[in-house]
Amino acid sequence: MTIRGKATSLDIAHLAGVSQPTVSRALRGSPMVNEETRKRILAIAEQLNYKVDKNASNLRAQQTGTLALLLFEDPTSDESHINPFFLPMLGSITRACAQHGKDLLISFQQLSNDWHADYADSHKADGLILLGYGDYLAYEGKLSTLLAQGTPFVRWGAVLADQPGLSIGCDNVGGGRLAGTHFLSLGRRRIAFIGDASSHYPEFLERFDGCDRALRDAGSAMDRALQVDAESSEESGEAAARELLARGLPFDAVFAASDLIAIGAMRALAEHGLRIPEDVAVVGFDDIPAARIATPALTTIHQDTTRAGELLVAKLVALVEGAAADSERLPTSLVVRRSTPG
Amino acid sequence: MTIRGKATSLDIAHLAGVSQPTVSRALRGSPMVNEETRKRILAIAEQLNYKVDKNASNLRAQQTGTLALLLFEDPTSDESHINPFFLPMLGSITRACAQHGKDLLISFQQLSNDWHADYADSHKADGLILLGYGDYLAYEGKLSTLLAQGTPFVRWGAVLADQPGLSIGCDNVGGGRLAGTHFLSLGRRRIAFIGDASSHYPEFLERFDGCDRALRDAGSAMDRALQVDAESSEESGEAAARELLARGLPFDAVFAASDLIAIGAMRALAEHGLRIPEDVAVVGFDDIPAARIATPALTTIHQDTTRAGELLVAKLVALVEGAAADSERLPTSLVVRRSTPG
DNA sequence: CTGAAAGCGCTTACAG
DNA sequence: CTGAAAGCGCTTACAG
Repeated sequence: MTIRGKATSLDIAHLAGVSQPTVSRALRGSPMVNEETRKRILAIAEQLNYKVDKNASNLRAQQTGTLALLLFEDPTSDESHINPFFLPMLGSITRACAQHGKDLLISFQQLSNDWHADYADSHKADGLILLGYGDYLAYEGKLSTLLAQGTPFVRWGAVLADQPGLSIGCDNVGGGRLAGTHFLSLGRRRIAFIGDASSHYPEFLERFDGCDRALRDAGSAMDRALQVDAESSEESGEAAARELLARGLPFDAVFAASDLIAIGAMRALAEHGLRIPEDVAVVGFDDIPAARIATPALTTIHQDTTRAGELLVAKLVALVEGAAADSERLPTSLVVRRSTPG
Repeated sequence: MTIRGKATSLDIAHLAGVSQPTVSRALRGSPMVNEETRKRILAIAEQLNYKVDKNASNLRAQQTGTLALLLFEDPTSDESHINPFFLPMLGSITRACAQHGKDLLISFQQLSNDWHADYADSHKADGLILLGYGDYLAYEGKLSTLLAQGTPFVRWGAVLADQPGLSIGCDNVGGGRLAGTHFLSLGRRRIAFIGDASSHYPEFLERFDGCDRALRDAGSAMDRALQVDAESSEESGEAAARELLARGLPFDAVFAASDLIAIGAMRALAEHGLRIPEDVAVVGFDDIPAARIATPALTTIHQDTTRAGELLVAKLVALVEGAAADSERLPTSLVVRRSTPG
């Protein structure tokens, strides 16, 4: 019972008067150990505060029991600009990992780095969870590489056809539709879209398309002249809104591709003397905590981050175990606040 | 050059025509390997996309190369309520770990759980980083246990005398002083404090004391009748502000123990018909992103979370390597926004 | 500068 | 139901 120089399964074996493999079996819950023996072994293990050496068991079993979470940062800044949208998802993921008995390695990466090689290859993790915004086209190639080398992974993002690997994402088209329908119900039809609505940012594109479909169902359509590129940050949203205003085209609503963009855009609109929601109704996407705090409080499309985290982990665990798993879209919902009238 | 069944150091040894230990030495940068030989080995390793098996090397070297981050959640809710203050710190910590060549395991814990046993004992991590708010007195005993069992750890929080282990925290007293001095410069002397200013929450208590000292230097003092307990959440801040208002005592300023508390409190004050900052000046603490977004934008005490993360990792690495390391207080700064006049 | 040998603490066929 | 044996892929004295 040495305090330092931790106890090993051999120590327990000696104390219990059995062989070391029997201790291993008992601890792992193998059915081929006598119940009496098991109890004796468990008692001794508890008393010695024994914990299985992960390095040894993983080495022997040729697996890690660990998942790796790669969170992509905005490479344009040296400060940490993790999208706050991912914070509750991070919480959900860690909780789900604990429930599955997996450890979670976390790493913040630049999209440009050689991250796809590091983890699985060094036997640190059995599989990868990929989170973060970024140019999808720059990203797709790496996903294919992961797939080719047989590394299990799941990612959060747009669920597209013919996509390498498995994706969990929200129903962006449906969310865009909710926004469009809401605008229509308010009598707004000149809807500006702030966000990069191209195949570089498929989530944003889907949100744009969803809104467009809602308008088309009502005999209208989105006007590309009212679309301005922006990435998901307040600064980018603010700058894009200024550009929109500079175009001098009339609009009575703004659909922002994310809440951060919306918050920045509202600042620019207010500075320009426009009243929200009287002159311009604004809807965001994500429902981050700041959406409630913004002035006016932001109407937005809510995503179920808790469910997202659970699914990401569950699907990855399935993949690691060699089971089948499919991509999945999560439903969204409209949260009405003060940035739209009514 | 098999794609599956990853390359081992023995594979490289065969290809390079040397023994396996020589490969190991070359890869680890040992000075006792011929330069030519090393280059040859490195080239082959690169070509095979070889990565050292962490489980094997850690098992053999009896260390993990991994640090564990335990983030304590608010146990009162089932939702994930990680304080947003910790998000940039998380970014900084992961980056610092990468620089030190350490992996980072992350886990969200309840303060009540048996977390102090799990990590180090199972050889998953060489040391622990402890983050999160919570009742310090409920926590101190576990720190002593960690210390007694020789587990290296660092925590973020108040730096107190006679404290078990090593703490990194901001200069809360100095931060409180900045707030107090700012209020005085605005002619405000009836300063309410929202936050649990007791030894259960030493950080909050230090902030209260700092503000009090600034007032005392000016011949005034904080009034305990204007102090209301609150934990770090908007809801708690809002409820506490209502209680303060219900007391019916006059006050012309609120010092909130955290930004979340301040944001909740401002909501309650505004609903009560008080104008911020004309009737009540409000100062928060932390400088979370939401402080800028709040209406009015929140004057607050900024903490250097980037430096905090770097220090936490650097000190823990020192501890793990058996070096000496001391607790440290980081300076704070006042960020003036619209919630205080001028 | 290099190699042969041992061993880190487990898990898992293989026998009984 | 249990044990003796092998081996996961490294690192590190020990010799030379």
